[in-house]
Amino acid sequence: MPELPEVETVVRGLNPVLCQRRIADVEVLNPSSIKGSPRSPDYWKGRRIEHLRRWGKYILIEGSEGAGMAIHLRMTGWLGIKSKREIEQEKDAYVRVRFPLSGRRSQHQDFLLFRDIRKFGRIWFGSLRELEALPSLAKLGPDALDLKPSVFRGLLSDRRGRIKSLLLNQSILAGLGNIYADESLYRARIHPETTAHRISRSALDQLHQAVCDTLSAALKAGGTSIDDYLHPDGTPGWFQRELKVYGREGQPCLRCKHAIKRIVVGQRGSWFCPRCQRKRT
DNA sequence: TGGAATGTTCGGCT
DNA sequence: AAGCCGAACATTCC
Repeated sequence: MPELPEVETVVRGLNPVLCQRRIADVEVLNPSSIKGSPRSPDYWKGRRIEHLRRWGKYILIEGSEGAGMAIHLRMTGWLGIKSKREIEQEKDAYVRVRFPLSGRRSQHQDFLLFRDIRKFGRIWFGSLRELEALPSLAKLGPDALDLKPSVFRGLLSDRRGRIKSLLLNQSILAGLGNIYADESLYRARIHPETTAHRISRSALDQLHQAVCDTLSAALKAGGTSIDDYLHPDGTPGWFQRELKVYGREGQPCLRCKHAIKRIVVGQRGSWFCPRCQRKRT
């Protein structure tokens, strides 16, 4: 499930290969994948890609003359490049949008592909200005990757919600998903149901450090490949080997050997160590 | 065999 | 306003 480290890995992987390439056409195979787009896909026909960057869990493709394309992979989205020959050899029913590329990189026709099994992913076309005004993008909180401790504390210290739910709220903090929220709370020894404003200043600082450490370790490993996520070149990330609690229900805590527990917090499966992560009284 | 679980965001509700 | 919950989807698992 692409969260910040996975999306960042995708952007870093695609930037060198897509820069200065031209999008010859946009073929929408599943119309719901572009629902809510400010402009028609044709807006991008013939435009050149200047740069890719990440905004929370969104991928932003910047093109010539202020053109933009925002992509959210949601759960099963994948972005990558394939040659015409590869596409013809392995028919793939899950490709939702195809971008035939033109421009000097290779002699053979190739395609940027948006693949998405569960059809939750979305692409929005429009000027950068129009994309920035989309509610979901405009509401995004500060990026979880580079945040000063004082800013992090300010986002959470007066909130009455449960810390796990707040960490997942993209308008508070952009980038964390279910895996890294659980892993960060484990590192900081904080129970996922703890009410945020009851967490001490020093514990919030520890949580901030845990978020930074978890994200940078995951980024270094190329993200977590569970179920569907793969890099643009088809290779998996490796962080699933380093997960301490996520998906480990019943297995011993790596710190204290107590069995990892699974509960539901805000409708999300949440894994934690009941011994290391005591609920504060 | 079919119902639950999986995760992200949005819209509607309180 | 802040926070909670169901819906959108396809596939896997028990």
